[in-house]
Parts: sequence; structure tokens; C-alpha cells
Amino acid sequence: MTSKKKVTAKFQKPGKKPTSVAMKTQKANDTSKKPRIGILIADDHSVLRQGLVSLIGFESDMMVVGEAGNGREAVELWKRHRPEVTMLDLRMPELDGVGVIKQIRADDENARIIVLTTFDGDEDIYRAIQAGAKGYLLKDVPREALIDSIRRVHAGETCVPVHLANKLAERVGSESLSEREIDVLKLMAQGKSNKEIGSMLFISSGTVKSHVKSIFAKLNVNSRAEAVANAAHRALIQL
Amino acid sequence: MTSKKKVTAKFQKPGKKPTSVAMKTQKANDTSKKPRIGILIADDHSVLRQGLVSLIGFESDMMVVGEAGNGREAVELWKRHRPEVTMLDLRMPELDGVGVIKQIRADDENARIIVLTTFDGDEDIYRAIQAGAKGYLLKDVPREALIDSIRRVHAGETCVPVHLANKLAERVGSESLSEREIDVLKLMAQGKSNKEIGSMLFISSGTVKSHVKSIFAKLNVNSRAEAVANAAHRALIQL
DNA sequence: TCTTAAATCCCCTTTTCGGGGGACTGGCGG
DNA sequence: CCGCCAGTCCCCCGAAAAGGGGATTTAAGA
Repeated sequence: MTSKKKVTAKFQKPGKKPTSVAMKTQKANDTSKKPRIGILIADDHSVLRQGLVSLIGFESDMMVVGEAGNGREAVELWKRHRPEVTMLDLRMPELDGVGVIKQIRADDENARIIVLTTFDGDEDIYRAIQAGAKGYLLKDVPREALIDSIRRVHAGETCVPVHLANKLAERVGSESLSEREIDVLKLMAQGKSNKEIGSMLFISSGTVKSHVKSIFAKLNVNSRAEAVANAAHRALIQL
Repeated sequence: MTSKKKVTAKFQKPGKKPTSVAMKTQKANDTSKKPRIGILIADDHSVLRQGLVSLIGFESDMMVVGEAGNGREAVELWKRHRPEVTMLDLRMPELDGVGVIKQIRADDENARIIVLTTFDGDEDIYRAIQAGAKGYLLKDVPREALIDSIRRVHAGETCVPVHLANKLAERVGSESLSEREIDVLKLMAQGKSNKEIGSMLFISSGTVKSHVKSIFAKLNVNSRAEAVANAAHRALIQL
């Protein structure tokens, strides 16, 4: 492909530098004046970071302004560089991806964050979008889609692939588990009996049974084993 | 099966002695004098492939000879290019990473394969090593370690990080599940009762109970739910 | 060859699970 | 104010699972 595409001349949104439309002064060397989209990369996989740096390096209208290997670092670098777009992995040491989103958004309500992750577990997507992510990509996206997403998000659009959007839509129908139900679910995944769960949570085993029943109803399953498998798949609990 | 080993003169096999590659700052024009290490990359994440290509591009004694996005493609490209080192992800569509290793090793017993994966689930590592992988790296390795591993594996060494080696050592103690037990386990994770499992596997429910019992014993758990959680964590089953 | 282990089948008893109910609190919002 | 919902507790009951026996055939290993 070698997309050595020219300046699209339409991306001058970088907040801090509102480039005026009047450009009668410079016309020859617009290569140096053209403000590139500043991008921060946060991922604990160095190989993947390198991949992003490399891919973005091919684009003349973008540049990587920082690389973070964990969540804490991501927030720090964001505060320092104020990138126009942040590419963020959800699974990171030190600070969870969702936590990073929250901290960044607390600082700038309009921060543009694209979540780039391996998994398409329902909960992760949902929480990231809830926290304010503007884009959500799986790591197996082709490079064109990746670059395109950066441009879109930078332009203010939100960008979520169809099949993920569908999952989100599905999710709307299914009720979410209460906090207490999650507690029960976690212990259930450890093979605890209702009685054991009860004494662990300081409630009666009968109450546990009630919770278990509503868990089954919400997850649309009819056994503990299936509930555990389902919950793990939806990333409601981590094993 | 179908070992077509007719083209042998066409490619320079690793017949070249392990020339000590101490300096990587050599000029680019002497590349014709020493053959580079040919590397095949197989990973379904295009971004990660790009990262590997980019990293390897910095090294003067290596070159990427092919990129595969799934397992089937990986085997095809391996047969065509006969790379000296193959970087392989275990989780791939079409054909599982372990399957790729087996097919390649069936063709060349000395093929050098480095597994590069996100997870450190016990089973994956074990099966890959069993199948004949020479190296096993997690994707969060720093680049120096990655490059170093390629050189080591190319030189004939095996290369497995300490903490993974420890996991392998631990594993020795725990018994592995039989094929039949895995079958039962999978259905168990779908919430099936012993009777249902029995009719699905064409065995009596009593037999299923026996299997379930030995599964519990081997996984050191005492309930179906816990068994499912444990098995999922160990990557014995995928949810 | 003998031994072991897997896989199959069967018996037993006790406990737990899963599916029905109903009922009482304490908030929270219409 | 009243209703709703989550969380708590209780009942019953049949079916399933847990945990303990033992037994057979077959295939692979020592």
C-alpha cells in the first residue's frame, strides 16, 4: 500500500493551536508547519508498542509523542504531553486501563482515547466505553482500520466496530448483576457451597440461594458450573 | 505425511556456522557477505506483526522472510521459505499454534520455533514445549531479550524464561487429565448434568461420575464450579 | 510377561442443588 | 404517599451430586 498520502489539510483541530484558515503566508514548506496528530501509546507489550510506532510512522499526519508501559506511566505521560489521541490497552500493570481513562477524563473531559485490546469480553468493552473511551479496537485490526480509527477519533467521532457495537447492544437487554451477586459468584467459582458462601458473607445459606437463583436468571443458565463459565467469559469475574 | 523435500539447493540452509554476531553496527552493504537469519512471523495481530518486523529490521543479521496471519498460512509459508527461525503465536485462527508446531516439526525435526504469546497459562506452555518449541516468550518481553532469544534459538539453544521454567517444573507434580476427562470437563463447563454428559458421549452416567471424580482429584477441587474455574485458568478448556 | 492406567460399568449413603413458593426490611423515585 | 427493587430470610421437595465402595476390559509400558 505504502500510503504516502498527502496532507488531508482538514485536520487542524489540535485544541491548543487553532490554525487559522488564512494561509497566505506559507505555501512552500508546509511539511514542517503541518501540525501532526500527537499520539500517546500505552501498552505493556513492548513489541506491540513498537508495532504502533512503526505503523504510525508511515503516516505523515501523525506522530507518537510518548510510550507508556503501564497505567501509572500512561497517566503521567498524558499529563505531560497532552496528546490529541491516546491508544490504550485495558490490561496493564500498576493501573487498570479503565482507571487510566477515568483519571485522564477527570483532567480533560474531551480527551480522545482509543482502547486497543486483545479481548472482546463484554464487561471490558462496556466499562471502557462507560469510562469515556471514544474508540474500541481489537488488536487484530488491519492497519488501515487502525489508522482510520485514529483519524476519526481525532476528528471527534466515536469509533467502535460493528460486532462490538452489537455486543454492547445485546448487553442492554441483559440485566447486570448486583454487587452482592458478584460476591456470591466469585465464591461460587471457588467451589464453595451455599452454606460456606453464607458464612463467608455473613448471611444465611437461604439468602445465598436467593442470590444464586437470581444470578442464574440473569445469566440465563441453570447450574453453578455454567454460571462460572459464563461469568468468566463475560469477564464478570477474573479467574 | 506428504514430505516433499525436493527443493534443497534453492535455499541456503542454516549450514552456515554460528558466526559470532557481536556487533550489530555493521554497514548495510556487507549484508550480501553474510546470510541473515531468515525469520517467519505468525501472529493474527497485524499490529504485533508490524512490531516484530520493525524490531527485526533494526538488526543487521536478521530479516523477515514472511508474515502469516493464521495457522494454516504459517505452515504454508514455512514450507515455502524454510525460515531458520519461526516466531509463532499460540492463539491463532484456522489452525492452533500447537498444531502448527507439529506440522512443521513433522517436516523438519530441527525446525527452530519460538512461541510468542500473551498468556502464561500452564497448559499452553507445556503443550508448546512438548510439541517442540525451542523458545517461549511472553509478549511483554523487552526488545533486547526478544532479539537475544532469536539469536540463541538460531544458534541451537533453547530459551525459556525462568518464571516459565518454574511453572513447568511445578507442573511435573500435578497429573494431567486424560482425553476423556477433558471431554467431560468441557461439557461440565456447559452446565450439563452427568446424565446429559453420558448420553452426549455415549457412555453411562455412572462412568461420567467416575470421570468427574478423577477430574476433581487431579485438579484438587471438590465441586464442578471450582473445576470449571480451575480448568479455565489453566487453559485446559477455553470458554 | 506382568503391571499399570484408562475407561467402562455398578452399588451404596448423605449432602447439596435447583426450582417452587412467600415475606420482611430499607431506600429511592414517581 | 405508595410502589418498586435489592437484600435478607424462611419453607418444601425431588433430583442431582458428592464420596465411598468394587469390578471389568483393554491398551500401553516396564
